[in-house]
Amino acid sequence: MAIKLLQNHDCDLDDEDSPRTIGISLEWQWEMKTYLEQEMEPRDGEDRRCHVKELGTVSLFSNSTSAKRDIDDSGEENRGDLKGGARKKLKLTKKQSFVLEESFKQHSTLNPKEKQTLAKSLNLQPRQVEIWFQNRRARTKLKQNEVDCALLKKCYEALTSDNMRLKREIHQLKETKSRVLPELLYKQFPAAGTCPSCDRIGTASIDTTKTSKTLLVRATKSHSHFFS
DNA sequence: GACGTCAATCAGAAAT
DNA sequence: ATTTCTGATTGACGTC
Repeated sequence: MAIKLLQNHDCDLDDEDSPRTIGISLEWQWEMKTYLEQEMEPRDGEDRRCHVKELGTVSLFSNSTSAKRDIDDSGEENRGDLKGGARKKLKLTKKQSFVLEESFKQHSTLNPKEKQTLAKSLNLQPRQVEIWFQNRRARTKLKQNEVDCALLKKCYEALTSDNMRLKREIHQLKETKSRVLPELLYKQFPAAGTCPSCDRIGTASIDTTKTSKTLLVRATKSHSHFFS
């Protein structure tokens, strides 16, 4: 079956005249997909949406300027089926949706020729293909925004907790410093008495031994560090 | 000015 | 009955 499909559509895949070979090659992909699904999927438990009545092409109606563009595209005015004055909404077939999805994966926008080709291969109005792509782009963007928002929210939460942790750490360090530093200085200048810069500790006279001088120089040099 | 795209919105139909 | 999905409309804006 798969080989048969390939043989049937060989020429379509080589069709250079068709831009990006969207419509027809996707059509055979659809046939393959349908075939594989039939072979692989169990008969029961199908998605209920699959049983939607597939209306196929239901045309548009509108007085908008956009719709007038469509009239130009198709060469004729195409008004929707009316049911007691109510608009009958088009429901794309599974095949149409599949082909549109696949071509959207390739390119999220269509040039006029591609639009025409796709519309023709799907038996839709070019305007309907245009609208489908338009809506698809909008909804893709919306979903992407939701994903981005969720990601940003996670980043924000992580940064907030990090920030709190760092603040706690700073607070603890400050506490430790104010408690321990006087003791450290006193131990460094046991006989030096007063700290040369701030007069905080002791009152004893300076020891002139070499060791004490060295200590004093070292402490003085690093003093700004201690009290920064 | 024609045309294409987008954002906002409406509305029909299916799903829950 | 309400929610969700999705085709369709409208008006604004940018580009050529």
